[in-house]
Amino acid sequence: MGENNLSISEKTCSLKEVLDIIGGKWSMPIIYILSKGKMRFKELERSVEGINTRMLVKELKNMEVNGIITREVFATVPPTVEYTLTSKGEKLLPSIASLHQWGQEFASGM
Amino acid sequence: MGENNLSISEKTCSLKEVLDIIGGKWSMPIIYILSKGKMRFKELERSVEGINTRMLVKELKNMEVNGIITREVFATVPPTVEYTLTSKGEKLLPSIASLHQWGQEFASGM
DNA sequence: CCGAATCCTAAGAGATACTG
DNA sequence: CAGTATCTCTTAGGATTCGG
Repeated sequence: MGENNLSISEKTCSLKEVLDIIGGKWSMPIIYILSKGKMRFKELERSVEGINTRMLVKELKNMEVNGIITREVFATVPPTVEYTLTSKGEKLLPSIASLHQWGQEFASGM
Repeated sequence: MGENNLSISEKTCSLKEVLDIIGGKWSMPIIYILSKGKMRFKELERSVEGINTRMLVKELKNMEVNGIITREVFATVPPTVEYTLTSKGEKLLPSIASLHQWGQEFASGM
């Protein structure tokens, strides 16, 4: 308890519930970066600026549970784990890109 | 100190910075509701399900500082204060609606 | 390399009473 | 009505260590 990630699997999913899933500090940045394609854990850790191991693990797990990403393990030495956006996850990209875009306009005075 | 809201006014605005502004628990829900038009404080408090006075005040202040909403005071008795989305705020609506939409698909099995 | 396990605290969030 | 002012309390998030 205390550190559990919640998965919402049924019923309607309001905006608030969507935000419960991907409204955290790191979900959207991660999704955004994963839009460029499959990535390994360490790559992600380097790409998502400012994140630390714990947070990355947590968010990835959360997103996997919620069907936003896929986790593939390869029995190599050293181990390889790749994360990919599911089609459900990809469907979030327009929203996120749009938010990012808004940030750009925002910056340029407006 | 400790309860200050930050305003990002210049330079580029990354996704992460956008989320610093509207990534909180209540911002997007409030914006979403304000999309229906001008609203008074009490109306908002009733409309944004689950929010309380303190949070609403905080978020509204934040959004005003960041140019997302406008606050208009009328010297009536009892006092009237109306909140409206600015055009900058309105530009967030597609993203938010899109997230909401995603939640709907998400709910229906996908 | 991947990630689990700890430990810790700053901030977010909630409830409620009160004032102009 | 539209907020302040307090007082708690939870938890998201951060730093770091350790193990397969």
